[in-house]
Amino acid sequence: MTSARSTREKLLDAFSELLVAAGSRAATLDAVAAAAGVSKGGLLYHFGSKDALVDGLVERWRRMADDDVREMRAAPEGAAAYYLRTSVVERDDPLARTGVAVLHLAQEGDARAVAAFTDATEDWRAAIEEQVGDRVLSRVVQLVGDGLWAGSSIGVAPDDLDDVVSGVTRLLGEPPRPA
Amino acid sequence: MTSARSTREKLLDAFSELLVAAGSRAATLDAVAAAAGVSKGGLLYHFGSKDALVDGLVERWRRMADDDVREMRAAPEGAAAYYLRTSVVERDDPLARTGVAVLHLAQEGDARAVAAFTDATEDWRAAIEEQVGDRVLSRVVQLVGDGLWAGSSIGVAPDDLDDVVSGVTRLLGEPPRPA
DNA sequence: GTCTATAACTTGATAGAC
DNA sequence: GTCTATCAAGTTATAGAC
Repeated sequence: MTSARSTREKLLDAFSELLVAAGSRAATLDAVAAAAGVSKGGLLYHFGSKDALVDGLVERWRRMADDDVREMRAAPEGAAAYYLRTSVVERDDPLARTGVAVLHLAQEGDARAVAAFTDATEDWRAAIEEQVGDRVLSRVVQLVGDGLWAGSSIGVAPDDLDDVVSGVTRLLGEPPRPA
Repeated sequence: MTSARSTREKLLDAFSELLVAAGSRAATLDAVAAAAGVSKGGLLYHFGSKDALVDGLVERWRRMADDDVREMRAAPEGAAAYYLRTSVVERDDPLARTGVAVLHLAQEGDARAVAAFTDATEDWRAAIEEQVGDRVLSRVVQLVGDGLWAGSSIGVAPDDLDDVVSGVTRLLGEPPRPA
């Protein structure tokens, strides 16, 4: 631990920030090292290759996502509202930021990133289903969140998040009766 | 027109396919030219720089999106269901594929791509609102579509699209009464 | 309109000093 | 643990032949 661990974390932070802000073409070893305040040699001591850096980020995101599922289940507002609210990426939200970074890797075809997404998506959905009691409804809620989150990934912040959350909550609260 | 126009289109097709399949790091001039079956020199005759290639793709997507808004308004199943169904990217769907390609550019911070998205998103939403009659509901429907589409961008095809579409349609059909 | 050759620069990675 | 060379490969772009 101590400073070794700290530098590793700083490097992963810099990597994810660069991925989110400017895409993977901009997230070079040079740029990551500079943003973390170390030299390229320093970076390569902690992560022996760019692939190892990707591994480190995906693994960190898996841990964060697991923690988030637990927080979601305990959220007073309910798992659905919690998911929707945390789908809008705030500047200083490490989970959502890291998630967008991993999304970039998944979109490039990185199999580890795609697998991490598939796993986390199912865990989140199951937590929502526990609240709303229906599989398809849990999917719809999650997809609304994913839509918000996709917008965040290009820097478009919704100006009507509260309306959307209460709109969805209202739809859930008064389920349609069978015909 | 004739072969000049055809080569331009082939180059834009190759560019968007590479962006979608492997990300912008893989969409090099070399790779685009090879995929289109011309040399790099041939590419650079039609598009004088990589920036011009991006311009060409974004402009083409704007035209495709405009056409799609018209089709959406005329769709027998309704604008909402049309939007949801076409949000799942099929292999041979040029609009959705080009959209994911432009998404990649927007995520990298390309201002033209972000602006094209902002404009198209508002046009699509307005068309949905014309059907469902409520602004927030139109947003919710659109966000579900965007969520589906974000999944497609990492190659995750939903196995329950019909359930989701009919689930959303049912929610719309029986709007909650004011308390 | 399309090609090859080449120039100028960037990127990922290694070696070895401190 | 961190740094400064250094290198081979890849990237964008230009020049000029056909």
